Amino acid sequence: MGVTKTQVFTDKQNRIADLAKALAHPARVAIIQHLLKEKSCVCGDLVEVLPLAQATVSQHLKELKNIGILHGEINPPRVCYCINETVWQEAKAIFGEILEPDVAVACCN
Amino acid sequence: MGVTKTQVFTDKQNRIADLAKALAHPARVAIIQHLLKEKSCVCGDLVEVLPLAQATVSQHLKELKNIGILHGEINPPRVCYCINETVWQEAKAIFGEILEPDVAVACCN
DNA sequence: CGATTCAATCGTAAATATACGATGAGAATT
DNA sequence: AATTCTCATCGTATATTTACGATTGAATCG
Repeated sequence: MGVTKTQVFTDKQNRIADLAKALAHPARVAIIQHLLKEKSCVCGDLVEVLPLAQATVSQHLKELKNIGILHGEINPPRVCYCINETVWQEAKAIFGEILEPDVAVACCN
Repeated sequence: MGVTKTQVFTDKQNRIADLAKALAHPARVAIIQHLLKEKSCVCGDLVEVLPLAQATVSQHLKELKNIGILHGEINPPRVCYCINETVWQEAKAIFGEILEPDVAVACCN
């Protein structure tokens, strides 16, 4: 995208944005859903499950790793991906916190 | 970004991705937080609160409107923005659903 | 009516994202 | 040692994002 002036926002706002980015693409949503379902950490399977090229899947996995939601263990000749429980809890907490407030108050009155 | 082959994913996966995009930029996070705090629907204030140009803020507001999270009411000479309660509940439900499962199972064993 | 105010939109530059084919690295198998 | 398998990375084309200044549109105020 453009530049995103991260410096001018709080660490928390930036972290929320990063965690949201993990879910901000349907392919990454699909990856996460798959990993949640198959508790065992599949990986090459993802390429078969997703209608995307292997390079593209690998790229999405890399992003999710960078955000911290996933980590991969080399288990030759395969690589095992799984959800990072710590970061998963963080996401749960952070999204819960921001989504919690009710907006029942009518506005523009 | 690139193209995003939305056709090959489910409607739900695409909707999750769209709702996540609302939170996938710190400026939009800040906008939403501000609207949650000031239950009254401020608007021009956002430009003062955010360290961004008016055109940029307007652009983020447009995106949030497109996703459905916000709607604006013209109230000359100002425009009142507020969170769309229906979509807010949808976001709550959809994120709650995907984040709910525990990942306590160790992986790559 | 003219000036002012608020917000949307236009036009644009630069950075980033998405996707894919091709290639490379590492390990096991033949 | 050569082949095969799995996955990461490179290179690249294209689209989208982000950001801003400038302009426009609508409406109030003097």
